[in-house]
Amino acid sequence: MSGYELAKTFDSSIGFFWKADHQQIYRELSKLRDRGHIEGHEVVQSGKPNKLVYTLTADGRAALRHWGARPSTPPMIKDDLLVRLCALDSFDVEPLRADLMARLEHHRDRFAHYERILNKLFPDGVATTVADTGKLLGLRIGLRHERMVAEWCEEALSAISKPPGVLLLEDCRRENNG
Amino acid sequence: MSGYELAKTFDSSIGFFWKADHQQIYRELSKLRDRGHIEGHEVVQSGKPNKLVYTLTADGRAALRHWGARPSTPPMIKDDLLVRLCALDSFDVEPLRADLMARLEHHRDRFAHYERILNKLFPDGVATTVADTGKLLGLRIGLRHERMVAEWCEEALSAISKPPGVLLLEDCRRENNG
DNA sequence: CCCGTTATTTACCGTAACGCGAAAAAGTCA
DNA sequence: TGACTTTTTCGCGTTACGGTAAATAACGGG
Repeated sequence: MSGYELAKTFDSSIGFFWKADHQQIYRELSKLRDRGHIEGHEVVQSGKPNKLVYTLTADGRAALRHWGARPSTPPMIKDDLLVRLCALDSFDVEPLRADLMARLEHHRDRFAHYERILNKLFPDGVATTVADTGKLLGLRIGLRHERMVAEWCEEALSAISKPPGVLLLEDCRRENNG
Repeated sequence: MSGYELAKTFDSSIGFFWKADHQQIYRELSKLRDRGHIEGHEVVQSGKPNKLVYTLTADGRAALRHWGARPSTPPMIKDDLLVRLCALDSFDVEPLRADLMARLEHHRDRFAHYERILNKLFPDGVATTVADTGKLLGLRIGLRHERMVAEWCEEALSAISKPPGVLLLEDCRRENNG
C-alpha cells in the first residue's frame, strides 16, 4: 500500500489498539525503506497524483517472520486512573467518581462497538481462514477487556461511594467466581 | 522521600503497572523542583552520605489535586501479540503457540502473585481506610486483568491449534456468559 | 487563468518518556 | 589502601510521538 492508503485504513484495522497519524506512517515507511525492508514503486494514476506503493522485499519478509517469532512483551497497564487510586486519600472523591462513571460509559460503548463488529464480520461466530481466526481472537480480547474494565468500574464506584470498610467478603466471593 | 528511597520503594508500590529506574526518578524530581512543585531539604545522616528529602510545596499540593481532578485517558492495549494476530497468516504458528503458552503462564503467575498480596494486605477482603480502598481496587483490577488475559490465552491456544472454523458458537456462548 | 478542493507526500519543528553507562561524592569496613 | 554501600548527577542516546505547514499534482468552476 501507499502511505496515504495506510493512513486511511489504519483506524479500521488495528486502529483500536494502536494509533498513528499520517506523519508517523510516512516516517515509519521511510525507516523501513532505509533499512531495505520495503521498496517503493511509483504507480501512475489518472485524475490524481501518482502514489508510492510500498511492497515487502525478501529481506523485509524475512525480518517480518523473524519479528513474528519473537516472544511478545506483556504490556503494562499504565492507566493514570490507577495511580490516582494508589493515593486515593490525596484527591477529591467527586471528580474521581465522575471520571469512573465516564470510564464506565466509555468501556460499555467500546464493548457494544466490538460486539457490532463481531456480529458483522463473524455472524456465525466462526472464523473460516487463518487470518480471520487472528482477527476474531483480537476482537475477543477486546470484548473481554472492555467488559472486564466496565465491571471493575462498577465495583470501584460502589466502593468509593460507601464509607471505607463496606467492601465485603461477599463482593470478593462474587468477583472471584464471576 | 529522597530519590534513593523512592527508587527503592517504587517497585513495591505502583511498580506493577509503572516502571522507573533511579535515573528517571531523579530526572522527574528535578523537573518537579524546577516547577516549584517540590522542595528538597538536605537531611544529615551518620554512617551514610546525606540525603535530599523532597516535600510537596503548597503549589505542588494544589497541582496534585488539580491533576487528580482531571479526567483520565483510557489507555490503549498496545500488545504486540495482537498485532501478530492481526496478520496471523504471515507468521509461523509454532513460535506463536509457544509465546501464547509463555504468556498464559506469565499471567497466571501474576494472578497468583496479586492474590498473595491481597491475602496478605487484606486478609478479610475489607479495606478500612480510604487509602486502603484505593489500593484494594488497584489489586482488584490487576487480578481481573490477569485472569481475563489468561483465559483469553487459553481460548487463543485452542483456536490456533485446531484448523480454522472450529471455533464454534459453543465457545462464543460459553465466553459471553462466563 | 486563477482558485479552491482533493489526493499524496515531505519537511521541520518540537515533546515526553525513557535506557545506558558512567562517575562523582561521601561514608564504612577490612 | 582498596572494596563496597549510599546517594546523587551527567551526558549521551533512542522510540514514539504531535503540530504545522508546505510542496506537489490533478481536477473542476467561475
